[in-house]
Amino acid sequence: MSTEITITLPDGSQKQAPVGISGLEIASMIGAGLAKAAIAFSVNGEQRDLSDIVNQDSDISIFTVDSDEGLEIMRHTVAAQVLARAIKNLYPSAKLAIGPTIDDGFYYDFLCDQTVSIDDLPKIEKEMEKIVASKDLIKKTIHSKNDAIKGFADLDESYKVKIIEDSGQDSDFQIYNQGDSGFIDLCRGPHLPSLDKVGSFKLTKISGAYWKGDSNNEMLTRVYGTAWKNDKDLNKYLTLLEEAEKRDHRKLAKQMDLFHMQEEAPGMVFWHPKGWSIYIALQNYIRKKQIANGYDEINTPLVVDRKLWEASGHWDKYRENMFITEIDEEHANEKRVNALKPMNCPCHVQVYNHGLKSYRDLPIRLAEFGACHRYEASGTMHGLMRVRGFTQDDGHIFCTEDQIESETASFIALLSNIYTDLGFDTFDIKLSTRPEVRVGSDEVWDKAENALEAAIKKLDLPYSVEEGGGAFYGPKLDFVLTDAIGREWQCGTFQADFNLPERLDAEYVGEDGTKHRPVMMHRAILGSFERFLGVLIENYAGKLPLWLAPTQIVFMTVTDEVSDYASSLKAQCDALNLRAELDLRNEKIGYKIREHSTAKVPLMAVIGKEEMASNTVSIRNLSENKTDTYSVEEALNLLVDSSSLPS
RNA sequence: GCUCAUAUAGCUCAGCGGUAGAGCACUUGCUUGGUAAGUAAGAGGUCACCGGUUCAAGUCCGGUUAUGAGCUCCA
Repeated sequence: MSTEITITLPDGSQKQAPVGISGLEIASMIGAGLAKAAIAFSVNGEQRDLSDIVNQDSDISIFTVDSDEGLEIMRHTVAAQVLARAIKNLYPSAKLAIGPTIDDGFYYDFLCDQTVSIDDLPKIEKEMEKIVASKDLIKKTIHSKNDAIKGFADLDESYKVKIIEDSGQDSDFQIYNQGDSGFIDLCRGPHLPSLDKVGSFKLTKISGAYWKGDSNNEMLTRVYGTAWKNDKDLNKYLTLLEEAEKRDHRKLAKQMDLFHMQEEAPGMVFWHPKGWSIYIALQNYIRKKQIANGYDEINTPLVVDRKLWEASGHWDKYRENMFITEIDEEHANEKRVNALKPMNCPCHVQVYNHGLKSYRDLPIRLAEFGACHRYEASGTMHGLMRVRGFTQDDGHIFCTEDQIESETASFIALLSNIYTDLGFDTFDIKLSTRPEVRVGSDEVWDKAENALEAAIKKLDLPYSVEEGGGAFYGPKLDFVLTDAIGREWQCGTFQADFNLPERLDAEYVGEDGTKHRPVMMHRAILGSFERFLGVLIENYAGKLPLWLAPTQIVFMTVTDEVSDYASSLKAQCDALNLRAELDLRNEKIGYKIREHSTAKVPLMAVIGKEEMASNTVSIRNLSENKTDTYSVEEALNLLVDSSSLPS
């Protein structure tokens, strides 16, 4: 038997090492600096503690906190070792459940007989810092199932016992301890070799969560935190959170007087004049784009008899999300049951079905700003981002299987153009392919999936594939854009549907003179106007580009001697369809500037005696905080040019 | 939907058993002031809704509704 093994490093280089070498020893072989920075390693892709040994030829990577894997391991240690130990120190009767990492941080769930509130977080944090300062070494021991169960049963850690019992594993249970603190915890690992490798962390929130995420189980206390390799990264993250809070569209909407919601219509928007003006500007823009790209705009009923929903399959599959109305018709024997449409597609098929269609008519592209209502669970609603009443920039393309690819390509081109105009330079594409349960033949699925993929490839765009992520009725593309502070929003979608044309009996007459089924493509670019406006407001932090801004320019007077001059300027703007406001109030100019800046008016014209005397306008730009003086004619031309819809 | 928290003036919030408060906004004076808050006075509230405890309830208790955070990431 050989006493040497070959280890292969990520760069492909190979080293000989004795059998039984530990991760730490491998790191030392590579370099002393790496040995110092190393926090864990992986053997053939499986993460291990540095103290673990290697007995066979293997692919090895050493992790430091600079890698994504390393950072995640560190977060896991902060959760499962530091936070858990702090909780046991402060609440000895607490029973530990689980403590995984999440995006940007971690949490720990535990059962506690006393209420832990957000006010207790600083106390827990302090205890965690004390624990980290001990610089205890983290060690692990391996146990058999019976030993592990007995150990945790003795400590009354019933969740750990359950985890072991449910693990389907008989041996090799890892129990970690820290120095001589007496703290032990069951953990899949790996962990940092010692607490002095812990970076910067902060507890962020607290909430309830069910054991195993099942609402039939008892509610545990969950403490959330975030951890980074140093204070700089931590602060960067905390600043991002603050920035997101400042941009919260619900807050900005109040400042800018855009809309409100109230108890009588939860999840529905009362648009105020300023907010509706943004909505209309966006809608006019989309309308213009769609018409220029071969769509015919239609409009279909909001309230439709249940018969259509039964035929479309929504009554069966989607009823609990539908607003249903009962009408007592005076002379009718039966009550008539209607539903508010949750989607526009069945209605669009009705329009398609009206009159005989020939293959020569295809593709038919029907678009509707379709107002939909869905009964979303109360806990999921969130400002404009998740509502019960919303309007989709919906569209359905009826085409042949052979036309899917070209329709996909032209849709993506349109979407890309619109996202660019709206200030989003990049977007990701996700292709979702056939799920287990589906309608349609494999042949049709092959064709559609290939067509979608070929279109993306032809446009040379990056995309990812979600195997099995498609709807039962067809494969789809989802479009995810990234906003100004790096958050992702899924907005656009393009979905093939082999089901609805069948159910609602859509047909066209082919070249051969017989009837065929068209394929139906569901598509949206914004998704919903409500949500997209929320995204836009947050992306621009309320400072919308001129063509979308509810008030484009405000004329503010320095003294009431120039009121008439300012009024005439405003009137000239009105005549040019610009959205101008007049502020003649008896207030100082600084006050007016402050107020309109808060309301995010992009252009503020200061009108005083100087301007009146020279027939000029001094315009202060909100985003650049600078002032330029123009002749009236120049100013008006400039305004008209820069405030028109992107073409 | 579930858990926890919150609900007081247009807005942001204080008050937590004994006749409802502040700042900003609003109205009216004074001030005509040149690039992010001039000044004084005034007006403004069934303290979300329903019920209970109490001599007495924004205040304590129960329920309802709405809002907020979380509810996928498994030792």
